[in-house]
Amino acid sequence: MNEAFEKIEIEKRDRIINCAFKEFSKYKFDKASTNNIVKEANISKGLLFYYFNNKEDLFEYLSEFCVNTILEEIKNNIDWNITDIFERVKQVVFLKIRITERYPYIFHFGKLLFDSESKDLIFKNRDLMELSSKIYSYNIDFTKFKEEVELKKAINIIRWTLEKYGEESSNRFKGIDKEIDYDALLEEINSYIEVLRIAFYKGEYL
Amino acid sequence: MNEAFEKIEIEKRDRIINCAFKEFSKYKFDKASTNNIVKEANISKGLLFYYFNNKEDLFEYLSEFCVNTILEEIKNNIDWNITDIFERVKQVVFLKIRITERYPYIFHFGKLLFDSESKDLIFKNRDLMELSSKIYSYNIDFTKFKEEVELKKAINIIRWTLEKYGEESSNRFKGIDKEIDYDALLEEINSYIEVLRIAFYKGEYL
DNA sequence: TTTATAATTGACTAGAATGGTCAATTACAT
DNA sequence: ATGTAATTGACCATTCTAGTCAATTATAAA
Repeated sequence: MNEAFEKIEIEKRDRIINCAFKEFSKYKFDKASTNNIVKEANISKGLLFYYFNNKEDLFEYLSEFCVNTILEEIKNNIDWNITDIFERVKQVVFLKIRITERYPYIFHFGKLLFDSESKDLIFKNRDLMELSSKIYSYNIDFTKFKEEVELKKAINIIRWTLEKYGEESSNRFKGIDKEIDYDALLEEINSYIEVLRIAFYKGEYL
Repeated sequence: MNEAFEKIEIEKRDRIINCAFKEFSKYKFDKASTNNIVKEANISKGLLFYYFNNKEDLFEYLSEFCVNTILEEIKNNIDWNITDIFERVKQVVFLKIRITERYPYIFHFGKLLFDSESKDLIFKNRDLMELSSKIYSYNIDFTKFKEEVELKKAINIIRWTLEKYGEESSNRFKGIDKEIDYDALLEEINSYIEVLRIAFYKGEYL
């Protein structure tokens, strides 16, 4: 089915994937238009259905591609020896940005998968959910946290802050085709992380 | 145009508004279906277009209704004398929940307006943006904050935490028709606020 | 009861968009 | 020169679209 798709030039492949990611995350499965995808990706209608049997297969492919790409990029590049949660989180942010540079809509699509009510999609996300919880727990030194704060809640706040920062930046750059200055973004994220460090760590760890 | 709509029974009016809010926030303007709206709202196709000239007018009406409803509920019920930011925020959360009980999709629709690229919609939101910034600044006693934390960032983190908590709960209840226990929700939000208070306030204000 | 007005219906358009097909063409190796 | 794989886009049946309108029902007034 997608043997043909797997061996085309990487640039073209990514272009198609990105257009499909965009269309699906904008309009969900039903209202997403294959016509739109091929137009945006600059390929013919026939070619898309030469690569994928039908719309559903395309979506299926994207789902796996999305999950696997994120999973592998993070699993292969994260340093699990680091025990400081903020350093851990910085790494993840860095890796996410790297993924986003190549696949700008991958996390939007991931959110779509995640928010979906369909049972089998949720199942697909189990690996991703496991990774997500591992990021915020595996080998982390929680003794650095103030004892008065509820750990779980503090961690949620950390996670939410990063997610919301990501969403708001992504919105800020929507429509504007000026190249995004990821270094500046990363720097600002770091300063947010510093605020969170002061907020949640005991004095001796600042 | 909407004189007819304004004077129908309130229950029916709210039903139509809510179905339209839902459809538009799910599929955006173009892909939202008036057929779907009338089916969900249990009214005839003709009636919807008797109330509103066309789809665009309906959307227009909803935009204003959305902004005005939120604006008024908050403006009329907030106590601007309270100077503690967390007490301020608690009030807002309470009011938002009250609005949500009546119009479950109003904030989803609001987000749609907010994220829109269309210039005139952004303009409509100016009042809402002004209110939003007033909530987190007017008459607030910022001296309670630790001096080491950057105020603006701390405030964003507070805002984001509440927004994300709202979104995640809203997702959690999606599909489930069991009645939502808003009191339990409010209590949990309070506990998050306590975490934030510890995080950002000087010791003497805890 | 009659009459006038307003509210409501749903079958009905004309046109657009949909996912998907396929014979024909091009590109590319051998 | 030949065979295979990649690519096109016109085409199709079907579904869906926003919007209309003559007919019906409900409401209120006289």
